[in-house]
Amino acid sequence: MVGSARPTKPASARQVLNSSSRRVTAQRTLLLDLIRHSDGHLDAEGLYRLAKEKHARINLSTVYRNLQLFKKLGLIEERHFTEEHHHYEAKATAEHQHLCCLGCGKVMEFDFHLTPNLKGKIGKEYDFDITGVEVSLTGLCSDCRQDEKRK
Amino acid sequence: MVGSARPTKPASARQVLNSSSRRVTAQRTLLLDLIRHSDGHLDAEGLYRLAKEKHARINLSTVYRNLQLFKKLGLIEERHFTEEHHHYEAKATAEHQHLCCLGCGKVMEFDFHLTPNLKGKIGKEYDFDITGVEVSLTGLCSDCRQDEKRK
DNA sequence: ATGGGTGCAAAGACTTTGCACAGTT
DNA sequence: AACTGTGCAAAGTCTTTGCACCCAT
Repeated sequence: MVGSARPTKPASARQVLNSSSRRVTAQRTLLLDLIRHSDGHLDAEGLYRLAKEKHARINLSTVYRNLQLFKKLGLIEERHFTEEHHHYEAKATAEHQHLCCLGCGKVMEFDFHLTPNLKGKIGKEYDFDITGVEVSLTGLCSDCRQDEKRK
Repeated sequence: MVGSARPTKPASARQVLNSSSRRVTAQRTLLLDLIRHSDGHLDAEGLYRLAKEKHARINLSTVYRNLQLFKKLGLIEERHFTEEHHHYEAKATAEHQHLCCLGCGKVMEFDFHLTPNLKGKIGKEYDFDITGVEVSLTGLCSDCRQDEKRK
């Protein structure tokens, strides 16, 4: 697992669901599709709103239930910013690194090659099978720094 | 309420509170003290329970209100693991790096010198004043891997 | 004494759960 | 036909807020 460079094309939702003897419902394929085509910063409510456009009768609890299921099946990942609620994104090919402004709450992704051996080294040292890497930097963006001064 | 004599060195807390013209109350010094002497993985409820041992009439909302205040004043940091609620720890001199097992939920700290220039580089590139660095690795510890196999 | 802080209770936001029916296998 | 998944509503958990009294300044 540590050695595999990058996962091949993500398994189809149908495959994963089938292989765990889950039923393939319209709601599940829709939700997975939305998550995969999103920018990765979607929360439960946002996903629900999008889903309703395509499937008016879908229920929020269905969204939550399936988010949990997808997470358990490894189809998506849950992200925790400095905010209130969780965000979800399709399991990605690379780890994600976020930069979050404490002033205005905007979240950006940045890229920094810090983990060539982080995973391997730490995994080995602590005997962990590391599946997720989350790097969050928090601070103030330039706009918000201006605002601070103005006060 | 809580003694007027405080042998510890909350001087800086007192200073920070004073310098932002906040009042130094028994609740605040107690809470800050508890956070500082905790292992850093304390949540609001846990802090409340501890606080009640020393100050029976303290209220949960006071805990939440002050947690927010301390965060705003930069006295503590909020951490987000893969769990439900937030954890708090006294602002440290170095950034923290957590390793969290998705199986049993245990959280360990590890040390890896990855950020000598991460802060500087990213901060410069995005014009951010970076105040917090959070690195979370998630995965399965060896115990939980055993359990997985057994299923 | 004055105005911010606290306790209390109630509301709010986000998430989970019980149940009967619908839809997949 | 069997049984999982869904919609709905109600409950649960974590957190915030309004208000009257208290207390640090």
